[in-house]
Amino acid sequence: MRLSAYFLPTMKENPAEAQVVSHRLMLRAGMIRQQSAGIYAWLPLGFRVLNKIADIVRSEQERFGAIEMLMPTIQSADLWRESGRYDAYGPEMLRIIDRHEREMLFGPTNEEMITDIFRNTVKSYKDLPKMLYHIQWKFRDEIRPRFGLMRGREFLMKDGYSFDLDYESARKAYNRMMVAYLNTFARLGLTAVPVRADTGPIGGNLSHEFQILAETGESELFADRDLLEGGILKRNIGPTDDVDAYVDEVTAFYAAADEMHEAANCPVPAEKLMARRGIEVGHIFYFGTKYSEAMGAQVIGPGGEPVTVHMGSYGVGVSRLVAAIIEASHDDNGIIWPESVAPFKVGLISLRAGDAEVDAACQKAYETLTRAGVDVLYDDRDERAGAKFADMDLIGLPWQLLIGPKGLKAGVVELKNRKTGERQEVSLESALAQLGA
RNA sequence: CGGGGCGUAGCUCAGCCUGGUAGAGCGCUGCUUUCGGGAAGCAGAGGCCGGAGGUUCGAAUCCUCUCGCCCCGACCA
Repeated sequence: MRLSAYFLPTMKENPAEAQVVSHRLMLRAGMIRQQSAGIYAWLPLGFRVLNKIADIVRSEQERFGAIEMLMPTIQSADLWRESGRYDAYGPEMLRIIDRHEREMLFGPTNEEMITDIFRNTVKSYKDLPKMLYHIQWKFRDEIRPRFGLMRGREFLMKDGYSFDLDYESARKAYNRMMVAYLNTFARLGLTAVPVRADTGPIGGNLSHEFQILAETGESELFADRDLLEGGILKRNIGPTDDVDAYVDEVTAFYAAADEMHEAANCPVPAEKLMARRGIEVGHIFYFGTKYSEAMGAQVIGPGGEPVTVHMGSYGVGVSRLVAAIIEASHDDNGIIWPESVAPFKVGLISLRAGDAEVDAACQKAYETLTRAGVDVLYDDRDERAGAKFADMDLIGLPWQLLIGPKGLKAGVVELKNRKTGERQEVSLESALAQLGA
């Protein structure tokens, strides 16, 4: 992409309304624009990152047997009356009356709808287990939206739902999702800690939150130091590995959200216990028959008897992850994207747009990289070098390829790593080879 | 919802206390000189001072109401 033809409205100064670093940087880097409290438009650069994260989430879901679908954002109140949550959910649910005076709502989650689809469709135990998910916009009318995308009202979420014949099978589904989540966060360059959590309005008695450690996190967590520092969370377990044994190993360590933590009963001695702040980026639940019972989701079992299915639900805050990654990875100059989610891999900077030799070298680099399938943002604007450096650091692409007249005279270009700041002066060919072209 | 703060140019803000026809820096447009870490000069464009009412000869400025945004708290897959 040529920057001169792109849509990247960067800002030099911090917008007054943005207090937290991820919010500031996303606005300044031209990724988002706020439309209302807690409601954001995604500009092209931000949208690319959002999609990259969604793709990684998707691929780990598929790898562990979840099947993608898409449910609507607007739901009928009647469904929610069946589960009893229409009244229980409270003002956080955005309620809508349509022209026929029907009560509708903008879905904050989809347990009821997926249960309705399941009960109308699946009749036999032979069709179990099933794990269905979608990536879709949710709306929760938070009392106080804040911190930009960290607590928005409209947000993109991956929510998945498992259906099993009994507890043992449901527990395996829960474990698979725990592993899929740990893999997902690792691929995003994050360390997420699974902590025992309260189940809240979802219900059930087994639940883990996945917390990214960050000073600016909204929640507090307590965990055994060995869990965080032992490397166990980054093992990249596959679907054919012994998932259950691994989950047992991970969950044997003490790790609890603050509402689940009781200092007096904590089994970990104080010197091994870490109290940290975290950003909740995922939450998984096993809630048994809470919804299937209320909504009559049954299949015929092997003995010909009706069996109420066991369910779980599994959420990842996809849009929140964009902010969480920035909170975890930035410096004074801007964002530092992990390569897996960077909107472009390479920022190609022409240090002297209009200079024939520089233009030709840049054009060659741009074409070679593009043809090799490397995402490159070519800053071909007629701007001064300093302005280009500042913008490129701000938007945080992993690699910067600088081509200017001085270097070309000496036969070199400069390749800079955004994260380490390391620069090498090499031939254009060598730089392109390093970038995968 | 309780407490606090803020709405003036695209962005950051001054002006408000003490009413008198709207300002700066950056950004934007054109030209010139420049050009390797946010250049300089000249010339421009751009604002119903969040909205409504009121007081006044006169309101960005004072008063009332209202809307929006941010922060703390309560809340929170």
